[in-house]
Amino acid sequence: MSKKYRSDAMASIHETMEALHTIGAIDKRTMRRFDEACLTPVSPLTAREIKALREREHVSQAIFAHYLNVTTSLVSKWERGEKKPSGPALKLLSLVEKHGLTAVA
Amino acid sequence: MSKKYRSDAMASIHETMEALHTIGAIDKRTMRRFDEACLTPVSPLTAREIKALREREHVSQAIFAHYLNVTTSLVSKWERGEKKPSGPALKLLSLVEKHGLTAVA
DNA sequence: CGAAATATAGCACGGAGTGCCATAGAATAA
DNA sequence: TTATTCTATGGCACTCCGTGCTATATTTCG
Repeated sequence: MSKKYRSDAMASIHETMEALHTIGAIDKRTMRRFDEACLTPVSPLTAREIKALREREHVSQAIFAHYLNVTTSLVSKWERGEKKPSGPALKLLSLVEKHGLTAVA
Repeated sequence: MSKKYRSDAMASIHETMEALHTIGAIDKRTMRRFDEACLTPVSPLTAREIKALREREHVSQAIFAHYLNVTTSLVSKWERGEKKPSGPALKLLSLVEKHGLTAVA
């Protein structure tokens, strides 16, 4: 019950805000600031954190890579610090970290 | 009710599969193939599809970019075909396309 | 009207991500 | 046991994604 409250609330609030805006009840500026405030913060992840994250989900590098639509070798490089995820990749990892692997299924 | 059936089912099935595997009831191979079959397919998006997708969500390029953790200019380039999203970025866009913007919030 | 948001544009640049192949250890099957 | 598959690491070359900055034109709003 309370497990899905977060995303459900988000969705309904978002719809409400949108309706308020189309009606003209609220500002476009307010709308924008609301949107920016609602995002899950994206914090940079260390190599070890990525590996721990994957092992928390009990999947191999290959499957993990599949979920994120990247190659297996890249996941290996992430976990060894040879490459650092950035931009979209970091966002995906943050999603997995906060909502689990099924959030990106 | 039926609106969230998809993700809920996914989550519970995934947990069930995991439990079955740890107990030893099912194969590791079977587990892997199941995982691969469960992913939302990632299809390449054209420039116009990306723009239509963003407008469907009623957000500006800036906010859209914020959601995906990329820069505003990149979104502009996507929509004009100057650059093509690939790998993690494409996965994120597919998520938005299929589950809405709140899925990546 | 003026001010802020929005979208387009161009350019240089670092490095993320890809692809392929090879290796080696661990797990599973026959 | 042997054989086969999965697993993770490693290297190397290469493409071009994504960033950062700036400038401009248009639109939208107070």
